[in-house]
This record gives sequence, C-alpha cells and structure tokens, in this order.
Amino acid sequence: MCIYERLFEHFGPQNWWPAKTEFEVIVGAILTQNTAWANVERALDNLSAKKMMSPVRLRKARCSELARLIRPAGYYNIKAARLKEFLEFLFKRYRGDLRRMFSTRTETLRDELLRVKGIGEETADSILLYAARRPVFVVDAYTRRVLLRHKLISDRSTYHQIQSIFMENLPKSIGLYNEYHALIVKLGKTYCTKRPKCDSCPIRSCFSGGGCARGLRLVRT
DNA sequence: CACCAGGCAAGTA
DNA sequence: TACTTGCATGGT
Repeated sequence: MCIYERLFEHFGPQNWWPAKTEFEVIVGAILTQNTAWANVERALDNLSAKKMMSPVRLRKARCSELARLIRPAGYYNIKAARLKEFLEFLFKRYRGDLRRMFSTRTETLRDELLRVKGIGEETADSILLYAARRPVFVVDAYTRRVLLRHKLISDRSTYHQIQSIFMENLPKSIGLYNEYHALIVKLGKTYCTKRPKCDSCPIRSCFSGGGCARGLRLVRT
C-alpha cells in the first residue's frame, strides 16, 4: 500500500479545479496565494457575475475596478497588479491567446511564467498542471510541512529538491499529480496542523521504518 | 481575542 | 546570499 493509495482511500477524490476554464484556473492560481480557497471563490464569482472572466475583459478593466471585485480574496491591490502583469505578458507574448501560450514546451513556458512579476514557482507550476495540463508536481506549504513532519526533507530543502522527490519516483501522470497534490493539502489541513493528530493520521503506518527516504513509497513499484 | 489560509517581492544587512 | 516585512480578507 503506497501513500497515494492510502490517501485516496481515506479522503476520496478532491476534485480540484473541476470543469473550469483554463483562464479561470490561472486567475484562481494567482488569487489563492496565501489565501483560503473559499475567499478566492467569492472573488471568482464576482468576476464571472460581471462577465469579466476573459483575458480581453480583464485586461480592459481598470486596476481599481479589478481590486474592488477581487476584494474578498485579500491582498487585493497586490493581486490586481499581478493579474495585470500576467495579462500584459499574455497579450505581448501570445496575443492574448491561451491556446498559443499552451503550445509552448513546458520548461520554456515555466521560465516565461516565472519572469512575470507575481508568479513564483508554486503559481507557475499550478498553472502548468491545472491549466496547461502538463505533468508538473506542485509543491506548496503543506507539502513541505507534511514531508518535514515525517523527516523526509530538511527545513533547508529547496522547492526543486522537494519537487524532484515526487517527479523522480512517480510516473509522469497529470491526473496523478493533480490528485496527489490536492490530497497532500487535505492531509496537511486535517492531520498536520499545529496540534497534529498523528495517532489517526492515515499515512502513519507508511513510515514505520522511521522516516528515511525509502519509507516514502509514493506509488507501488 | 489570536491565528491562519492552495505566496511573492521588496527591503535590509 | 540570507532573513525580515508588507500585503488584507474572512473563517475558526
């Protein structure tokens, strides 16, 4: 029994970003930076209600108007500017066409996204996985916390090092990366909190050998 | 009331 | 390079 199977058995499918447009996924990825998803959804609803959920419409909107609409997501001034930064990139580089953007190879697109002010590694990888549908594993604060708690990484491990643990031990599957990341977030929220509920942690028995890297059986071999 | 949430960039030394 | 700080709403 590998960790992924155990998590999926315990929590079930997380259904992240289901049936959304690619553009909405990207907007959500930026708005959810250090922010609870429930608040992001209100902001997304506001944009949709105003028929603003398109590259053309968002680009036309004034920054102050945009900030007002995304207010529930917090950091609204910063995030309005970040959305604008992405849209300027999208129009200057790809004529505002996501299809064109998604025709770029994964490594190149990742580098381009990282050059956009307001898009860091996690946001870039979220866009690549959930919008562009590339097999890129997303590392976030929960991933770090869960692995650190199980002593599978050190507190000095870099984003890339943590990402490599998954990508070098898992098949390059979009569906698997999608669900696995979401399940780790769910695990972190539920069991890897400040007062951890280690006794009932669903992957507790996966680390019976005591936390070495070999204990991280990410999938059945 | 305090603390946290699906980060990131700018400032400081 | 390595730390620290600002950004901000809404839920627990």
